[in-house]
Amino acid sequence: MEKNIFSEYLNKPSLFKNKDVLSVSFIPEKIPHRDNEIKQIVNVLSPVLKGHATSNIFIYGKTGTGKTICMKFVLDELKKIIQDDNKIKSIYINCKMKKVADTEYRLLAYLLRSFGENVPDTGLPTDVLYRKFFKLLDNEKQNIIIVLDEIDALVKKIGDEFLYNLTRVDSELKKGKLTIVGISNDLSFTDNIDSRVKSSLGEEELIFPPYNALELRDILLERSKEGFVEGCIDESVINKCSALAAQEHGDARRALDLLRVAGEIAERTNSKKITEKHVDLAEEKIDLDRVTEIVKNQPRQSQAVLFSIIKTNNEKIMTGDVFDNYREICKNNGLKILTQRRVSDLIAELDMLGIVTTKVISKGRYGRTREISLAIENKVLDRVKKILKENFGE
DNA sequence: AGTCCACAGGAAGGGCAGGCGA
DNA sequence: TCGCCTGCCCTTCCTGTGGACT
Repeated sequence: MEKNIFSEYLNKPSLFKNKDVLSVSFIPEKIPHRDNEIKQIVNVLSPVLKGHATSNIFIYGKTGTGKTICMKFVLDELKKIIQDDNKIKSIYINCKMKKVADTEYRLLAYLLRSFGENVPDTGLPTDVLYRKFFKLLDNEKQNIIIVLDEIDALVKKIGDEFLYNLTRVDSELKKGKLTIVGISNDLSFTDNIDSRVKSSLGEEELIFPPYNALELRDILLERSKEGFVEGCIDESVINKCSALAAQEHGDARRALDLLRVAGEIAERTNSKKITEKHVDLAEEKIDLDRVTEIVKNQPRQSQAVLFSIIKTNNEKIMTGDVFDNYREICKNNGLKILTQRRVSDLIAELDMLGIVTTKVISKGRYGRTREISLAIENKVLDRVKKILKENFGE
């Protein structure tokens, strides 16, 4: 056989049987430890099969508790059983997806597009979109199920008015019927929304508890059976992934990521087996990738602020110090100097991204300010520093 | 008891890009 | 072409505030 630079890869035995199974977006045939939750969703949604109206549902639970996967699973099953698929339509939207559904306009545009309607990215008044949408819904006798994932993020950003509009529509429709399923990571989410919305959206409430280490273990065992080649993974590795993820509020997503990345690392280092050490490396790598990805994708102004925070290099950094350093950085790089108000917002954004942690403190006579500290590990920090130094020529 | 620092963070709105329909 | 609409980034102006200092 002719030598090709890729032949080494092709000839190397892989540890993975089917890597997709180990990704978070994969929907398995059965979902361990969520039978009850699925049954409840099914009970609420079943009436659509006979063309009846259903209650709206609200699902709570932290990340990686299986909310999304259960919902998608149910929708898939529903699709399988529908005979005349024109009468029931389900739309799944992740509200956190940037540039897709993170504003009222975009959300509506997305909904309209999923009906095959052509909508411009911007330009039309929002009420025109609403009207178009209502008309589409009432076009024929049909049941529409809209799943709004991470709805708390959207409401935090644009308020709850759109929810009010959507829920109110349902009562005005003559032919179509609308069911809204809201999925939220934030358990206290409904505290700050309109009570009218609360009562109509929360007709049925469902709470997904976090998985414990044993349940995570079952999930991982199930997936690794399909995902990995037999015998290349010990139970101790799976136990370790479950234990680590259980510490992090029982996040199955985290557990799967750890397992998959550990496998990738093992494979790359030509190891025949995945060991606990690979899990440690995976934990490190996931963190590194996440942070560097965020930093690289930040706009330049935001990077300058972060660079300023890193350069200030104190245990406890104050907004004022950051701003002073930031001005220097801007001057040296020909960057426009933004106002302190804006920089303050940029710092708050970095906090939200988990790159820094901030706390508002009062120093009495010496004012009130944010106390800022970096929230990244040393190893990752070095990498971030390198990126920023390259960007700002130092 | 009152002052006053050094900001936080809300509200309003300016200006621009992208895009509509007429 | 114009007038209008939205999103985004940003500025201006503003009110609020915990607690060390006087």
